[in-house]
Amino acid sequence: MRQSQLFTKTRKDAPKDEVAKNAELLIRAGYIHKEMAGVYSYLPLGLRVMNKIATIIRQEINALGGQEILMTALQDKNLWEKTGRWSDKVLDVWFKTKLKNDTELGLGSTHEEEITALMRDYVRSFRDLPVYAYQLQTKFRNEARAKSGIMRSREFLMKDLYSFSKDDAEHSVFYEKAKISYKNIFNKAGIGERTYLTYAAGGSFSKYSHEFQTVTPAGEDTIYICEKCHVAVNEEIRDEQKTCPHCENADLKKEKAVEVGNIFNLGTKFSEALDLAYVDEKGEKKFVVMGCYGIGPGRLMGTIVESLSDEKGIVWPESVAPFKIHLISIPDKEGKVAHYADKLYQTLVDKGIEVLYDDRDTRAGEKFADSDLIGIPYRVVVSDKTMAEGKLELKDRKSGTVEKIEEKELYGK
RNA sequence: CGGAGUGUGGUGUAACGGCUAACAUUCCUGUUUUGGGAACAGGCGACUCUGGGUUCGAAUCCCAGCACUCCGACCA
Repeated sequence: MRQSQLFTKTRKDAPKDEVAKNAELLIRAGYIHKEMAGVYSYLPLGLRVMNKIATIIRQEINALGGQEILMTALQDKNLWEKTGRWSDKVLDVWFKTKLKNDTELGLGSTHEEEITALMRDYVRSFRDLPVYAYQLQTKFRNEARAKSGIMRSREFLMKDLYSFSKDDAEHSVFYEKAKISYKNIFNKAGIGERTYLTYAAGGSFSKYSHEFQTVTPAGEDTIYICEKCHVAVNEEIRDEQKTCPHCENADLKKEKAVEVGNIFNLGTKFSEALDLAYVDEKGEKKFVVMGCYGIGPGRLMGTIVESLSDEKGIVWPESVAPFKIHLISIPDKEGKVAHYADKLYQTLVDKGIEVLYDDRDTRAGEKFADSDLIGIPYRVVVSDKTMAEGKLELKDRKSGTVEKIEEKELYGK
C-alpha cells in the first residue's frame, strides 16, 4: 500500500486521556481510534494486525478440528433464564436492550447458552460427537471501569471455541490438545516465551481452569511462576496451591501479567440446564461434556505492543505486522529515486510481498521517525546513496541492524 | 459501584474575575532545503463540554448534568 493513500496520520503527542502504553502507541501510529471509554475502532493498519492475529488463531484451531461459525450478538432472554444467568446480579456485565414490542434482549458477552441450544438441533447420537465449533465475534461487556487501552474494553473481538464431548475422558484428551494449540498461537504471535500456562480457579467441574498469562508490568493479574516448568499459579488460588503444580517447586517468582487466553472445563453445567444430550451405544441418554476456550485478539494485540515496543515505537513480530516491509524513498531532484522506488514497489507487490511504500513528499527524518513508530519489521531505504551503490539499505526494526543488500535478496524476505 | 481529579482550535499546552482567548504542533500557500520529526514568510482553524447562577464584566467563582482519566472493588 502506498502511504500517501493511507488516510491515517501519525502524531507526535499522545492524547491526554490515554495513559496505557498500548493505546498511546497504537493511536499515535494510526492503528486505532477511540470512540469512547473502552470502545475503539480499528483503522487500516490496526485491522491488518487483527486479521493477522485472527489468521494465526484460525490455522491452529482448524488444525485442532474446530469448525468456524458466526453466532449472533443479540441474545434470547429465555435461554439465559434457563441457566440463571439473565440476572444482572449473576452476570454483572450485561448490556440489555428491547425490541419495539418491549421484548428484552441481551448483547452477548459470551455464548455458552446460545451454542448449547444451537447444538441441540444437531447432536442426537454418540455418532455426532465430539464436535468443536468456534467463532471470532464481537462481545459486549458493561465493565464497571474500562481501562488499559484495548486491553480491557466494553466492545471487543473474541475467539471463542466450544467443545462437545461424550464424556470426561474424551473431553480431557481435547482439553490437553487445546493447551498445545494455545501455546502454538502465542508462540507464533511472538510472545510465547513470556506467556505462561497458569493454573486458576476452576469452577464446579475441575479443580483448576487454565489461563495463558503474558508477563508485563501493564498486567492486571498477579501470577507465581515456576521457571523450571514454564507454568504459573494465579494469585486467586495461591492459598490452596503454594507450589508448582508440575514439580512441587516452592520457589515461585511473582509477576504482573495479562490474561491473553483461557480454557475452562464446563462439564455438564450448560448441557443439563439446556438439555443438550445424546443417546450412547447402549441407548442411554447422556449429557454432553463441554469446554470453552477463549482468546481476545484485541487484547493480544495490546499485549504484544505492551511487551515488545521500545522508546521509538512499536516493534511487531513479523507474523502479526501489518506489512512485512516498509519501503522508504528519499527522493532526489531528478525523480530517479522515485522512479526506481515505484518500480521496486510494484515488483514486490507482484511477488505477493506485503509492503507499505512511503512515497510521500516529506523529509527523510520524518519518514524514519514514522517508520519506527509504526514498527514494520523490515525497513528498506531507496535514495541517491543506495542507487549509487546499486544496493538497497535494509534495517531490522527489532535489532536495529543495517545492511546493504541486492534487490534480489529482498524477494526472499 | 465507592473515592479523587480533569474538561480551552484536530493534537499538546497557556491565560490575575478585566483588551480581539495566547503558544507549539498538525493542516494550507510560497521560497529555500533534502539521510533522523528542517528554516523563513503568510494563512485556515475555538460560541473555552452542556445548562443554570453570581458579577458592571466569567475560560476563570458557584450549582447541576454529561464526558474522560486515575486509585480501589468487580472481572463466566
